[in-house]
Order: sequence, then C-alpha cells, then structure tokens
Amino acid sequence: MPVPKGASLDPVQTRATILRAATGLLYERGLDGIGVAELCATVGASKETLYRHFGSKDGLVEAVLEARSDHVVRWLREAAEAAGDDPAAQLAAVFDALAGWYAEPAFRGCAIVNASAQWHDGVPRTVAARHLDRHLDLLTGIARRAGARQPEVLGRQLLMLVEGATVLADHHGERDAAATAKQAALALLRGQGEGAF
Amino acid sequence: MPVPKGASLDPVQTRATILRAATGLLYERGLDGIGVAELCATVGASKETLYRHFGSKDGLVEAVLEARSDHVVRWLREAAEAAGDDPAAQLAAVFDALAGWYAEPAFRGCAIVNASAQWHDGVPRTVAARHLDRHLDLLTGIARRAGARQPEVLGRQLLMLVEGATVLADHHGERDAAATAKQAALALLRGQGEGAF
DNA sequence: ACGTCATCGAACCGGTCGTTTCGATGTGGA
DNA sequence: TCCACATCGAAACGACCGGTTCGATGACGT
Repeated sequence: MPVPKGASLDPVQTRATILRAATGLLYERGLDGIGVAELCATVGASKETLYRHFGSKDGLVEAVLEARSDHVVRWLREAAEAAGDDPAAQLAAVFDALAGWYAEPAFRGCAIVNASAQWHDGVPRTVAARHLDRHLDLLTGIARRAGARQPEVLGRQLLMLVEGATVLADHHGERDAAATAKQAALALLRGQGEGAF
Repeated sequence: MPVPKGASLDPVQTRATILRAATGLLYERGLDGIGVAELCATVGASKETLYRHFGSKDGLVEAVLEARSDHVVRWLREAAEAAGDDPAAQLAAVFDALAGWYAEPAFRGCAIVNASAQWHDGVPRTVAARHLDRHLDLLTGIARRAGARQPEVLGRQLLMLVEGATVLADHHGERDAAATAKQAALALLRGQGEGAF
C-alpha cells in the first residue's frame, strides 16, 4: 500500500487507502490535531496525490465523515437486526453494541458530532444532521414496532439516551454508560409500549 | 467600558469586562473561530492587557470555561430550587430552563462540552469532567429525594437525557428537545420513585 | 506635582498550516 | 516504442496566528 514510486496501480484503491488511514488518524488526533504534511507522511501518500483525490483538507474531512456515518449507521442497524424480531431485544442490542464501542481504548466520542461541534457552520454540521436523521430512523422504527403510542417522540428520547451516553462515556469517563442508558431505554420502551402514561 | 486611553480605573474590572465579552465571542464564533487580534479589537482591549490578565489564549479560554461552568450550574440549581420541594417539579423545572436556553437564537450547544470535544487532552477536558460532575450532583440529589432505588444510576440517566437533548437541539435543530427530554425524565423518575422495575 | 501603573496602538517575530508547483520516476495501454 | 498517467519528494508560497515588545498617554495615590 505504500506505492513505492511511479504507480498507477489503481487510483481508486489509492483513494480508498488514504481515506481509511486518514479516518483513523483524524479520529485519534482530532481534525485540527494533525496537519496535511504529517497526515500524508503517515498515510504514505504525497501531498499532490491527496489533493488530486480530495481537493482540500476540508474535502478529505468531508469524505471521512460521510464514510464514518455510513459505517456507524450500518453497524448499529446490523446489530439490531441480528437480535431477532423483538423490538426490546433489538434496542438492547444497540446499546450492547455501543458498550463495545465505548470500551475501545481509542474511543473518543462520536467523530461526526465532535466535528459538528467544532465549527458552527460548514459541511460537518450538514453531515451530522443527516447522521442523526438516520440514527433516529433506526430508533423510531424500533419504537414503532414496539407499539409505542408516539414512536417519533420515543425515538427521539432513545436517541437522546444514545447521544447522552456517548457524551458521558467520552467526557466523563463513564465506561458503563451504555449499560446505564440501556436500562433507561428499556424502561421507556416498556412504559410507552404498554400504553402507560 | 472601552477605556479610552490611559486607564487604571480598576484592573479587576478590566479583567471582568474582557472575560464577559470574550465569553460571548468565543461561544458565538468557536474557540478557534476568532483570533487574539480580532478578539482584542472587539473586546476593546489591547493585546498587552489581555496577556497580562490571562497569560495566554489558553488561559483566557480556561477562565471563560470555568466561569461558564459556574454560571450554568448555578443557573440550573436555582431553577430547581425555585420550583419548590417536590423532586418531580424540580426536575421539570430543570428541563424547562433548558428549553429556554435552546430557544435562544445564539444557542450553540454546551460551550464546555464542545471545547472538550475539540481537543483530546488539555484543560478543557478537565473542566468538562468537573462540569459534568456538578451537573450530576444536582440530578442525583433530585433522584435521591424522589426516593429512587438507585439514585446514582437514575442521576446518570437523567444527565444523559440533558446532554442528549443538548446535542439534538444543537446538531439536529430540535427546538422542542427539552420538552421531549422532560417527558422521558419524568417517566424515569416515576418508574424508579414508585419502586417499579 | 510627581511617579507609578494600567492601558493603548502598532509593529514585529517565529512558527505553522494549507496549498501549489516542479522535476523525476515508474506503470500500463496503444 | 511511446505516451498518458499516477505518484513521489521536496521546495516554495502566502496567509494567518499566538505571543512579545515599545513608546506614548493618561489616571490615581502620595
């Protein structure tokens, strides 16, 4: 993957390699924590190559965040689907998946939300809004299948627990945030599912 | 407050003025969104004055975040106390206060958490951890007075709702996030308070 | 009245960062 | 064989930013 010298091995593959390596680096160090020079050096690509593929650092960041959003959403959706048909089990599976994420030593919060928080406008905020949209779809679907009276409301409440748990896991060092949130999420699901309230 | 020329009106007041103006500017524009030069120009102070009072931009940011944490915590605590003795009413009052905050046009999320998310180490993360600590104290206290079986757990769940609501209000444009979160918070409080679960 | 002190405004410095460009090198297809 | 293309490595760039310094200005306490 370093592509020794002259190489037209495959521009597509080169782009994918840069994207993959940059995703990890930007997440570990922060979007402003690593410059283009060091990024290129670590990735193993020249500046010219990076700029031809992504146009600018912002372009690279955008590509990274989009890919990250796709990955996270698919990951949680598959975790839910793997849990079977029971909505409560699906919801539990989502938080169990989050627990595994929070436990990773490299966990540093949600890259997308963090990026969106850093700048008050620009592409990252758009990406974050769409990311939360898709996130909300998953949870609202679970709420609806559970027979919630207000699935849109319950879905948002569940999303708040997910995002809140991520914040506490990151900024408050709460390793068991996912388990705590899961308990609350199931309680809310049970409450609305049984027509209580 | 611009202090026309030579002024020893009161160094303490000068510092307070800078701090107050900088708090607003750094919140609106983001910590990296405004440089020291423009900050000084807008505040109405010279660089020398700023550096004598705060030592560095990081020093100023630290002072701003600390002051902000004090202000927010006191604000929520007073909102809760003003609601009387009923824990449920206090909890509702906290989310009602948040609703007012989210509705402000200048609302841009929690400055402290945003700052902490931007850098993976350094002072802001420490400030954020302490900020969440104090936040947690307030909510755990309400949970305890409500007779929750596990006040520490419920407190953290409530804090997740607060932080999650802030994230959704900011990054997802949900103006009614506080009301949605309040409903969930009261449901959780009722669930644990009545010994259910 | 005088000296200390806080402040201003402006210039300056060193470093870093994103971005561009260029010559050289090697691969693959016509 | 030859040309188009992707890549590298390195240099250079212009801009900006955090921080320092300096002379001038004026207020306050003694």
